[in-house]
Amino acid sequence: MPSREVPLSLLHERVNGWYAEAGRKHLPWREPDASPWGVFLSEVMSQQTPLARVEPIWREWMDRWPTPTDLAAAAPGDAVRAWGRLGYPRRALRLHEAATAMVERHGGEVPGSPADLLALPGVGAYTAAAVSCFAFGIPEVVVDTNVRRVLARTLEGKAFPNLTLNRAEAKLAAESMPAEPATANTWNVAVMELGALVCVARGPRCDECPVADLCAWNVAGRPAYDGPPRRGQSWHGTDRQVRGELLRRLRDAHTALPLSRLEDSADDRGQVMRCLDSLVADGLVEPLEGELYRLPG
DNA sequence: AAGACGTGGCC
DNA sequence: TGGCCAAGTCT
Repeated sequence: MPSREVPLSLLHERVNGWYAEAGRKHLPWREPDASPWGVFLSEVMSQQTPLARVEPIWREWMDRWPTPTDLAAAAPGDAVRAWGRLGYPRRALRLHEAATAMVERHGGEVPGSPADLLALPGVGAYTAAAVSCFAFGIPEVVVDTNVRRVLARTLEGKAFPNLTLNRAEAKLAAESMPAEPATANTWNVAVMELGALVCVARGPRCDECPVADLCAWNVAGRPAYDGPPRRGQSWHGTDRQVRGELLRRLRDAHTALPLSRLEDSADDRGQVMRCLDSLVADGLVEPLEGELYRLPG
């Protein structure tokens, strides 16, 4: 059990101390006056998305829909259009659905309990824990890709974590948490930040790392990853690419588009129709009479 | 539980 | 240049 070799209290102290000094302080959802809704929005927008791209869209959404009630009152298509090029646009739809659920079930407020959060569309284990912790000060175990990588390196001496988060890894993350709630809350954001700025996937800056001397991976000479091949994400020619192109056209059009303006979104017309159908099935596109298509009204 | 799901920057 | 990766979720 490598974790036993690393003094956790020292790890906590170093990482939290580093965060206080080097953590990004300008992020708007980290301001003391940030609302739970602002935190919630930031967490969903940040799923699989670099923060630099999130911030401008987050500001637009907060100006336009400052509360769940405001978003719930909008058309879903407005949310999809305002999502712009953030990627994974189903998140915009789910945000709209989540806002509606908050109005119906939680008096228009973001719920604070992990169970209530988990029941919302688009909210999984990570987001539920993150919102509980960052917006409500509940010291849940927050495990994202950054946390997984930092723990794999510091505690397990591995370059990267497993392909999927298993029970042993979840247990390790839970056991690595500080016992004191306030320290645990800082730890959650601090480890993520360390993974995002220093302990990055490629080209980690171990010379800047506050726990380089404690890190099992660094101490072992940073051995190369030797696990099963990590699956890549294909893109060129995939349905994802075609769906993205279709949605881009519909976003930019600001009006319903005839099929003739969509069917050349890819060389293979069959693929275009398949993708259009899937977008309709997902609720991201609404078909109208006469082969017209638009974002959902 | 493996694979789908957007988009763009980086080395 | 192109594969890798990014504060995951859903099926």
